[in-house]
Amino acid sequence: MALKLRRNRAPEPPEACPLSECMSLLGGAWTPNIIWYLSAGPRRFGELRHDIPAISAKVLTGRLRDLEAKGVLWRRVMPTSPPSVEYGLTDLGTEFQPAIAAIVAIGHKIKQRQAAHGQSDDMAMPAS
Amino acid sequence: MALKLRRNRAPEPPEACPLSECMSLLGGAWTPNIIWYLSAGPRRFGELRHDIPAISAKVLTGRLRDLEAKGVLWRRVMPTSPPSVEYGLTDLGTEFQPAIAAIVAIGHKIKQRQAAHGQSDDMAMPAS
DNA sequence: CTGTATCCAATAGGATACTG
DNA sequence: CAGTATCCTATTGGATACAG
Repeated sequence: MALKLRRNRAPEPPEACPLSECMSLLGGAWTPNIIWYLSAGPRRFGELRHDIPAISAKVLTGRLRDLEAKGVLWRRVMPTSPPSVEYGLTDLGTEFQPAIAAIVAIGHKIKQRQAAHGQSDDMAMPAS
Repeated sequence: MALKLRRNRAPEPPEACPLSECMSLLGGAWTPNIIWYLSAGPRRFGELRHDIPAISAKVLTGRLRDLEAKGVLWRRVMPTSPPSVEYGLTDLGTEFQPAIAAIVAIGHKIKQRQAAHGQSDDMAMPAS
């Protein structure tokens, strides 16, 4: 009686939140996209720029360097006449694919809901 | 085909990148944590603040309002003498759990690798 | 207890120009 | 082609104070 149902306690806490740690890995807004486009195999810098037109060279370079430093992807310089560089997922990088696939799946569902419900009850107002 | 293997073309592109859309949903650094802590059931504002001490009231409120507007969670005001508010995942919100679980799993693996390989080449952090 | 408002610092990210 | 450097703006997030 002293303690009625204490609604519910914290779920198994993510022990010191590896969540936050991992999120810092794909913290960049474009990071998941980069990993996604590398999931089918190595790609060159220019190809990635073409894959993700909205990303700037600076940001792409930054994310690439960052992910390389964290062991998510590797960087290989091809000694060709016009220098070309290839990036690819490491073993660790491939680990992200399930998570990204899950995120993509959610994105699809959200789109479906928005298309189905229309935007009658939410997001219709440019909050001022 | 005269053109040798064109390394590989873009993988099935995330059609206009729902990835980015979804990432904008959990764009906030704390969003995954909030969803995580709500995954076991509804919780009150103060409980969430206690769950995630590093988050400020402003940010928590902001993420909460944002997720509510997007239909990820619901907000229920309890008409008690000291006003209390409960938040819980909606059906849509529960969809995020697999993705977050996958992210948490990666976080664990990264930690293991850091502990196993030591800090020989990167991230030289004395774990303990 | 549950927020909200204001101020402020840090950072991400875009545009452009330039180099190897 | 593959970056790098610089500048600039927008956004995020924290601290504090205050309100219902």
